[in-house]
Amino acid sequence: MEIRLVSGTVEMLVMEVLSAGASYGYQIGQTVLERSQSLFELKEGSLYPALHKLEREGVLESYWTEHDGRRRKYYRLTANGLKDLERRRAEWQALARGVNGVLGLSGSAS
Amino acid sequence: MEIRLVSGTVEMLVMEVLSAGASYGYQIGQTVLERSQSLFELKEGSLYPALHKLEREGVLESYWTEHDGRRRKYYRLTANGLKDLERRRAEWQALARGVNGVLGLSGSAS
DNA sequence: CCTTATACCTTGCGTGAATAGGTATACGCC
DNA sequence: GGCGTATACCTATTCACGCAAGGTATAAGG
Repeated sequence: MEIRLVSGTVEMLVMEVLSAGASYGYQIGQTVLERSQSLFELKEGSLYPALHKLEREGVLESYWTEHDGRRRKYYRLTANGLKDLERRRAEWQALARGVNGVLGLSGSAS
Repeated sequence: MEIRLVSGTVEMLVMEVLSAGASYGYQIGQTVLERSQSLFELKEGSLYPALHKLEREGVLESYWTEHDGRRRKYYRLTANGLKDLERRRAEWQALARGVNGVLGLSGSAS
């Protein structure tokens, strides 16, 4: 089952991964794949635009490093970003609760 | 918190409501509001286009009635629609599980 | 030199949610 | 009879977003 992500989740997932510590694009994608137990994948076409947007909005900040001759662009959450993440988590949970309420799923399945 | 629905959920919610029995547009909206405990609202601008699309696709069929001098367009799921609903529920649950996995929420919160 | 993996990236497209506004009818109140 | 609210159906347009497709760059192994 190749699940397409839904609007608004890409940014939240990125921010969530970064709340555990700075990371770089490629690795963020890997982390999301792992933590979702391969249920979905953060595609590059969504990932990099999201990183750039969040940086523009002051939610993330970045810096370049070099590792084994390759460039790596690390990102980390700003203080604003942490707050924003809390808001998005709450919003996701409320949405999920509402959707599950309509579907007749509660507390358990999901 | 005025929650915006995410892509793909409108149709699923509509189909879910209809899986319990035929209903008409306005009432479907009310049912979603109730069952989501007012966490969100199915806006008409999303609801009616979704009903029409699902009908075009053979997922729903409709018929008109009149009640107290007003027209009511009832919809019901087709056999195909029931199958499609099962697929969408599974997809939603997998998405939610994956997202919650990344967020570090499991079985409980959501 | 080729292939694969790791790394970053961008444009254009398709899709979907919802705003804003529309028509129509019933009912209660003034 | 007119006004306001609720019930009922509806649509054009806008905006936002996910991602396919394709790009550049470097390392490692065969």
